[in-house]
Amino acid sequence: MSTQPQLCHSNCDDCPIRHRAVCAHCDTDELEELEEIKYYRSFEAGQTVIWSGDQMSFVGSVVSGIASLTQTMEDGRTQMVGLLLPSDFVGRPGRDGAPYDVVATTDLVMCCFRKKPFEELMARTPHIAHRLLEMTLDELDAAREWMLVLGRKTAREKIASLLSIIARRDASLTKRGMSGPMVFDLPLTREAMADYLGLTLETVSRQISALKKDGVIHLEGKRHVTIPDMGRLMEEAGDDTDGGFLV
Amino acid sequence: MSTQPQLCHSNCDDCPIRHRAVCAHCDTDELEELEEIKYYRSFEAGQTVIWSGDQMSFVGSVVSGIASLTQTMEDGRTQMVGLLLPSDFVGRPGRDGAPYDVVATTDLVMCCFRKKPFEELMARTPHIAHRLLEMTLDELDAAREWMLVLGRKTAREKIASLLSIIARRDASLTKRGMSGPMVFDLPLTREAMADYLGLTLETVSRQISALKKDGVIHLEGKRHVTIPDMGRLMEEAGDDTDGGFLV
DNA sequence: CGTAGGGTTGAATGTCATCAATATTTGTGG
DNA sequence: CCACAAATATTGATGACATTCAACCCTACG
Repeated sequence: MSTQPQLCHSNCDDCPIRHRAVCAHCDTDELEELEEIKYYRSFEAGQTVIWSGDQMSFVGSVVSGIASLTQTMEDGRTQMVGLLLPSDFVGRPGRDGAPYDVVATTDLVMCCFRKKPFEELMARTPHIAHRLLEMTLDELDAAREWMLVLGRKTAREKIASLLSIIARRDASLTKRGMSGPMVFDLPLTREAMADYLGLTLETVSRQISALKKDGVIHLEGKRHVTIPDMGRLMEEAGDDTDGGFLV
Repeated sequence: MSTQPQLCHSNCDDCPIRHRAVCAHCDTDELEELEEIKYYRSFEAGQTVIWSGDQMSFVGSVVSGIASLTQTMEDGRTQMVGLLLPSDFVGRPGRDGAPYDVVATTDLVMCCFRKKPFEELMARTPHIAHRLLEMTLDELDAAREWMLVLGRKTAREKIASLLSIIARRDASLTKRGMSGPMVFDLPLTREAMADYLGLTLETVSRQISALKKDGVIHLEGKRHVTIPDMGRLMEEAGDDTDGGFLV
């Protein structure tokens, strides 16, 4: 429960997300300006970063760990509407209130910028504005991909889709390729997966068991996943087996 | 079937979407530059504007009518992932292929800009880049709103949500307020609604009949809708009854 | 050792999809 | 202007798939 803003002063030079985050296109001058308004914050798994409706005093990038955006109806039904992995951006320059809850799904480190100065910096730094547009368009694509998953896929296909996305994003971060078996840890509880996929946690559990029984995935413990054949998984997800690999 | 690019030369000054489209913040100089690379195109209801995967030679704004973005799986399941109303932007500067089918849902007029020159113009015109970011963030919000609808709402709530959105966007265009009964024409077939909501057209039809029987909406013919009590509709949609009106 | 949080599995229920028949509207040519 | 076909919409009967409710398991941890 206690907020532990365990500050750490690391440098942009050896930042693990330097080449993918909002600051990707920045030159050294611009980075220096950013350094002046930036600070790091850490959150423990389960902590809420921002409550829906709150004023936001900062924007920033996920450095490590995973955060999720969720929407909740009055009766408690909740839907995850965004999964923020390292390098993803949090916050919307030019807007005040936060439209969704932002929750640390795992332990989380963020690189935050004070909002006002960041907005001013953005106004005179096309590199940043441009990169942000690029990233927002990517997020929009991802959101639309999920609309297909939510609207038209079966429970089994939904699970396969989620696994395939996590596997791919993990591969692109760790720079392991996508040939041969893929191995990773699920960063989400069954409940979080259910919230992402518009299912109940029981259905998630059943479908994971089914995929395991059918040899599409292997499990060690509850979280450690091996995918022997990525093509097979993508078939199960109902995705085009061709193409896709160029992401 | 025949493409009728019925060209019309209208001026930005009396453009109905002038104040809401990408060009909203442009000054007269910038508008002049835009005029040079712009042209109008018309599409009949049902025509495909762009096929998923095609190269896009233009970007542009919807001037009148409605277009939809759809995704289709190999087995034919389709999901609408965007509903483009007047002033909405089509295309993604900086990207080549179109990621979705763009289809004219009604007769449609678009204000198109040749893509390359538009990108160049954008690079040196912060007003445009800024407005585009703003609009993309709005679209992202809308997409996330729909993820909640698709993932967690019942068939009845889905229909109510769609009606409430159309009613509100219609009100904001025609500048009628939202007090008193709202009247509008459904711009979508039952099938298009089904594709938007992740339902079958039979379910759409049944739920519309049910809402009518329960007095939540009135129908004249199949398309002409009256909503006697907007608050009631929003309750049916599962939305917060407060707030929302400030959109 | 006992509890709590996360996970699995079973049986019953319900919502929505599917298949099918019928109505209504729209457009076309005679 | 009417007749006919095609597209759009409604309604019913049936069944599949996911939810709900419930019991139980596992592992980490005080």
